[in-house]
Amino acid sequence: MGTSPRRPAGISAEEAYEHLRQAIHNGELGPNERLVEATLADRLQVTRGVVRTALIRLTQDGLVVRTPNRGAHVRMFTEAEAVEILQVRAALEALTARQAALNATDQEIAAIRRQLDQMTLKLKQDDLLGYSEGNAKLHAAIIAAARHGTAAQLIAGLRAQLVRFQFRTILVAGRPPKSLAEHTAIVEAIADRDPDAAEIAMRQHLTSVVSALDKTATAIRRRFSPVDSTHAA
Amino acid sequence: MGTSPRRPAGISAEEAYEHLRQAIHNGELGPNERLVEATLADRLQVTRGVVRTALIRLTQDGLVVRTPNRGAHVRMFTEAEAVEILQVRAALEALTARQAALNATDQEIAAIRRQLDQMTLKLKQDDLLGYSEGNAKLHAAIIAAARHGTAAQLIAGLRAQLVRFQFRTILVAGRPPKSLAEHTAIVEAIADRDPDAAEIAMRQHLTSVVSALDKTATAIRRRFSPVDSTHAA
DNA sequence: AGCAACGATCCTGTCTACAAGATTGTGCAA
DNA sequence: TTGCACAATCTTGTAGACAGGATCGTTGCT
Repeated sequence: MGTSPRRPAGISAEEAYEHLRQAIHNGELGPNERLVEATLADRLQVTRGVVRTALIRLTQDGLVVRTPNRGAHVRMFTEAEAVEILQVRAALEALTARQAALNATDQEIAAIRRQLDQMTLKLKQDDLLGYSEGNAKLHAAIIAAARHGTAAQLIAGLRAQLVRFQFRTILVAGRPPKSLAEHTAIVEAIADRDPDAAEIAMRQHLTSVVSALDKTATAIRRRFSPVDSTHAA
Repeated sequence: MGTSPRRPAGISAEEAYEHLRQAIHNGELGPNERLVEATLADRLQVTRGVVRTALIRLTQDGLVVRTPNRGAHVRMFTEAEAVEILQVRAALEALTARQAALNATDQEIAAIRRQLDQMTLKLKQDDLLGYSEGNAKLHAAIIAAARHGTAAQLIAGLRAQLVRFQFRTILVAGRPPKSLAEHTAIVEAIADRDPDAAEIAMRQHLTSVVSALDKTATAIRRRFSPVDSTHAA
């Protein structure tokens, strides 16, 4: 069934969607690049209808812009929009922190703590990339513990939109220790099952991230583009 | 062009999408109702492809669920999901209140104030429906003043999902005066250009709405369904 | 030489037909 | 009577073709 003669080299509709999504994420399809249905269909070895469907979904995801009778292109984010997205993420993650404090099981709290320990270790080893990865995992663990499907889904969507904007705020001078302290506060609040404190701590943390981001904004604007990391701090 | 012979009674793709959206909203298409492409195409006087496209969009909007090879049906929300959606809305509207305090022009603030006065008047006249409408307008005005496209878009999406769940919390005993006081606090904070106060006030307001909702939950559960209002308080 | 109208080309939007998958009902056997 | 297998039907998914709109280059006129 895997590579039956019926499908010479083609892929399914879902695969096509994922493929395009990935292509946008990793920059294979750059911002503002035109997305001609026939061309993509040819490249992915699917029919135009499949590509069309995928583009409609991606439009609804906010990754693609379609103008009637004039085709689709990869959405370009302004810096202002990137800030907006981060602000919304901050609001939503604050909610998940609160919910995590309310709903997390002991096992989940243990897992969160372990993740924080990992980050501490990485920082001690001056492994900033590792730290950044740990950071992403910690946030993911908190979101999972929150058991809040709606918030999780929206956050995932926002993350997806921002992938090409993922800056390593961790590289800002003096940021790592501060970041660790903020994360510690969040984890402690959740472990204490104190929703208010958890929410406030997460809020402070993400506000701090935004301002760190502002500091790097000019640097980014300068050599426009290319930070392709998948991790934010 | 209006009713050209080319389109005997058919409607465009966008219209079909809007039509289905409305049909779900006003209950014409009930929760869990099966959405057979051919049937809908026949009813709307469009081809199946158009319906198909609309269903894909509605799926991404969260109004419809599609299972591969097995068709689409109207999404059913559990009570828990409704609460989740309201929680997220609360977080996002708190953000817009903050942004409104920061970004609103004098004219926008005047408009917001005017809206609040309207609500006060309606309440004095015991016009609860009018009050509820005014409430919706006030929130809309605040969102507009916030100039935060990302948040506005997500809130709109969440509102759309919840339409069939829009309860008239305003009907809860003793709620109207409290609601008005909360709104007044929000408006004052925005007018004072105090973002923290605005955010807190909005947060408190929506928390209060959620708890009012909880009180009506049993009543709703009892005679399952039918509140078709478009306004929440 | 500059500008406007026209025409060719490219691309999207829509339609019809066909193939594959899922469900339901029926008949046969235990 | 109950359970299973098979067949008919219904529905989705895909393919290919066509028509309409947009863009761009060319030609003719001023």
